[in-house]
Amino acid sequence: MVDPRDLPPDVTSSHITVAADADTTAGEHDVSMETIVELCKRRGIIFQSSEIYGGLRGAWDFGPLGAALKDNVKAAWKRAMLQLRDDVVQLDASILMHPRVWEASGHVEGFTDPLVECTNCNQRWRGDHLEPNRAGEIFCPNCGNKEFTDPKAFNLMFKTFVGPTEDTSAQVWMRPETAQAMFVDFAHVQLTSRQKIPFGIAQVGKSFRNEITPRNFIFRVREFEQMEMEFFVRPGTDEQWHEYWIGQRWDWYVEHGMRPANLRIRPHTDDELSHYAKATVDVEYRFPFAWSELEGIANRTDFDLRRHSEFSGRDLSYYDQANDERFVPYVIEPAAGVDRSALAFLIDAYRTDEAPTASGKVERRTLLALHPTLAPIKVAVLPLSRNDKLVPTAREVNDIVKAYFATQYDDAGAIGRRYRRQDEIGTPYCVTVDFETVEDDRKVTVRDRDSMNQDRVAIDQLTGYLSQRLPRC
RNA sequence: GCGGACGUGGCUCAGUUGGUAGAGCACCACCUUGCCAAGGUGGGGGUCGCGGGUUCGAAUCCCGUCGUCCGCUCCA
Repeated sequence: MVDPRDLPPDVTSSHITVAADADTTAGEHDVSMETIVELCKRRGIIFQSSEIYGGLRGAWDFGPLGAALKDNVKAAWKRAMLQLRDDVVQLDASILMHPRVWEASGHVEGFTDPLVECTNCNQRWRGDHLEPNRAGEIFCPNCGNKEFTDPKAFNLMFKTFVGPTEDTSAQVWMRPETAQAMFVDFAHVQLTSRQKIPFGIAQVGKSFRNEITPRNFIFRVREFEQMEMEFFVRPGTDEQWHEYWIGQRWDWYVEHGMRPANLRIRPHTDDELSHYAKATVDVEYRFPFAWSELEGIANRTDFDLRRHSEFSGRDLSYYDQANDERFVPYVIEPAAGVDRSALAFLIDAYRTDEAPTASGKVERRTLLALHPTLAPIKVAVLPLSRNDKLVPTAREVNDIVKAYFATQYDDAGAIGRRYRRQDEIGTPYCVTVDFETVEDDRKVTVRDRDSMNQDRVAIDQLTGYLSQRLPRC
């Protein structure tokens, strides 16, 4: 008999697209990576780290708008994961953890790739992926040569040292995932938050992986931010919860404006499965370069809690008082990348359309149709021209609105140009102050980015008007 | 890390057989009663990724290095 309190609410997942096969070809795309990278650079959204020194591979900086976008992605995730739920609590753990954590997790071993190099063609291969023939000989798949260099261990974890001496006893790792803290702190958090299983612990934070090849702008980088949640469930209910979280996470992306046609989920094949997982599905986005992972939703079983029990000597089982039972919970883990989600939202929002002008001409415009929740700037305040009559009132309007929403005031150049600037960074609303505003009715023009609809709204009612249209977050 | 291509103002690029840097856009100021970029005038900004070498002289040739893109590998 399964206690219904252990099970997820009924959900239908029929709206989810499942990849038919492992093919990752993205096909035709309406925007290229070059265009996105160029836009990000030009607008100071995302650019290379340490640029004046020539840059550093796999490290990127988020400028004013990019930092805001990233904050908004994280805030939207936390709202869905924490604020709107009663069964998930937050954790903000240290990046540096006891080195034994990574032995228990399997990262010291499992994150090490043995690489060998063909002495003839210099191609590098994972030694454990080369298939020996009957005589036990290994051939280079590229040139057929049999000679290889000795395998070199390549650990994906960054190491550093605590304290003044750099000997091995002082060596620690930079965490390659945030998840382990949720397992290590499981008992403490469960007890003090008075949560009962099923419940989750969520964390947003930086992780570090010494990737062999950082690639595709901010898609694969060496320092990145994760949004992870470990949901602890009774063994035997794990598969239902796995299904449930797949649906929840799919819906989150769609609710924040991602087009379902550019999303799919793809179950991992057996040989792809991580050392800790019983089953994993990826939520993939159709990036211009390929279908690639935004988020992995894994059934980690009781692997982590058991291992940490073993290595630490602490009992990490859970006592279910209602049934007078003790068990080690299973874990369902949705683990999303902040940076690559932000990138996917940017790509998905990028479009050009044709906007009619007053003169009847049709002009192309570039816009980011970002969901308002994610837009770095919610409202732009624009006097029709830089003018002693208009500027004071426009400043006044900006002061009123900025108490509620992120605004940007701009009075430089032609009004049309300023509209285009805001379109390009995804600002959903532009508020324009004109001569009628100051001389006549104290009403401003509010222009909607997507519909190009314009409303005249009294300054007194402006924040109310905007509040109805901009979602809470 | 290995192989290939590439690296010029904020962005996109041009720079002929080596003679000491240009354009468009962007940006800033002023003008414009002006509502959806590419009006007017003026202006700031590059020792041509970085270091070294060859040369009377290099953005242009050579070496190294850093970075970007593609492949191997990896995954949030």
